[in-house]
Amino acid sequence: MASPPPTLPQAAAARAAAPTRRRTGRLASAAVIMEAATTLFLRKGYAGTSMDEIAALAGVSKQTIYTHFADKEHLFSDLILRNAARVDEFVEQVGGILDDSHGLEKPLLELARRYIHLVIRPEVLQLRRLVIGEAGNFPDLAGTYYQRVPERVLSTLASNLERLAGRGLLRMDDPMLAANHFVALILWVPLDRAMFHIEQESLEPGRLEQLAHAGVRVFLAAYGTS
Amino acid sequence: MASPPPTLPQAAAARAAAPTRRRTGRLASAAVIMEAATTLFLRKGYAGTSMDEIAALAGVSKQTIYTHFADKEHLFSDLILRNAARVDEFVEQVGGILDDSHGLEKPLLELARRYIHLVIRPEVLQLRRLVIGEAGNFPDLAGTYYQRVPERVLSTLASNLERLAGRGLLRMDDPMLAANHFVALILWVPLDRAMFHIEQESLEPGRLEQLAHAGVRVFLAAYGTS
DNA sequence: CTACAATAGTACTGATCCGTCCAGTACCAC
DNA sequence: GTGGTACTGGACGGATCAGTACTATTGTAG
Repeated sequence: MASPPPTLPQAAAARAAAPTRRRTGRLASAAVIMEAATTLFLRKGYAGTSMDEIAALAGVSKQTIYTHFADKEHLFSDLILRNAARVDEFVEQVGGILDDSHGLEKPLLELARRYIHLVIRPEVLQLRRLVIGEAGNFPDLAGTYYQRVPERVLSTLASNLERLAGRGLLRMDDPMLAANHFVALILWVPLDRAMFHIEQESLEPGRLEQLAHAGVRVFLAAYGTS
Repeated sequence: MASPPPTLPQAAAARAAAPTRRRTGRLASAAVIMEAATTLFLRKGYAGTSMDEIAALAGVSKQTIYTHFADKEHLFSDLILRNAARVDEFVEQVGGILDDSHGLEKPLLELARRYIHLVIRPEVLQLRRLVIGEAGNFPDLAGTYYQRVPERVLSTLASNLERLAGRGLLRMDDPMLAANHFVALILWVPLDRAMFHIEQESLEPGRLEQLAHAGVRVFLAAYGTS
């Protein structure tokens, strides 16, 4: 009786280290629920996921879910915005990548690489599909998501491009438009395909590297000064 | 008793001209059902639309739906592919638009205009959201949709760009990549925003015209020869 | 005219699911 | 201890929904 038998549902292993079945802190179960809900919502969609499934995967009573989240909609919204916040790390790196004095093409290429590899991660793609698909039922959530993720990257990129233009390395009239063009050239091919194909097939690193190079080349042909 | 009272459900007006309540041909009701189902699926999503609602909007008994379509999934698939076929008209125009001898920039700009205005139509956007959102539940359907709509436009565009390159008007190594870059530059801004914002706000024609111009300018800077 | 196929209308089955309720249990602070 | 809090486990109400059954009706082909 010292420890429960190892027949726990999968995600419950996160709390298996606890001496007993009880979570240590008040917020621990909320995190476990979030994790299980994220897994299921991303895999099966909003309507395709039941609260009972979430409770089972989290190894938690359904009542516990409702002590942490008002209802299914709030759980979903919190979950989306929480996962959207992961873009912060990337946004904070943009300035540094474009700031070092290794010329212009190399930093842009490095930025392109990182952005591509960030966006084509399966969880990110599924999150994007989910928000787009539920945009009709959660319009405010979709709008907030767009504002916090893609638009935030675009704004950061625009200000950095404008800074480079101030140094004479680039020339542009509309930095936000230039940022959109850069992102479009980099992400269109992998992202547009991935939105419709769950199992991404042709995403070998060589192809992605080629796409990054080609996108930067086109961008510099239009916005470069050399 | 000569005609039914004007309290018919909305879409039933399509058959109100018939002398009696019965459809004239066998396939007439299938078309009415399709129309109603399209309206509802696009507005409320797959899970959010019930067969009873479709029957009510179509002014048809639910049993009639099941005489024309095996089940909800088949109705949905047929509906998506049927609406996807509307891209045919545009694909057939591409060659003509890029073929007349009015230079290079003007035809490309005209193509950009038409493509933008085709894609930002609310029904097209909603169809795209719907297919993306249901890609997890209907992977084959999503794959077929991508193949028949965006990829078909890209292939057509690629072959035309290659033809222009053969005349020395453009230069490119990879026509398909060039086509992707063109589409990316043209569609990214309006499409990426629209995927997350149901009510499109800032889509005044002036802005779209500006986007078309800017996209063509960047494309020609990279792929033009003059 | 008759047989047939399509349809209307309605009720029904079986299943799912959200959210709630409740009794009992384990931990923690004091 | 004692009270408070979080949690379990199960049951359940209320609602929705896909798909079927069945009868009655109507147009149409032969």
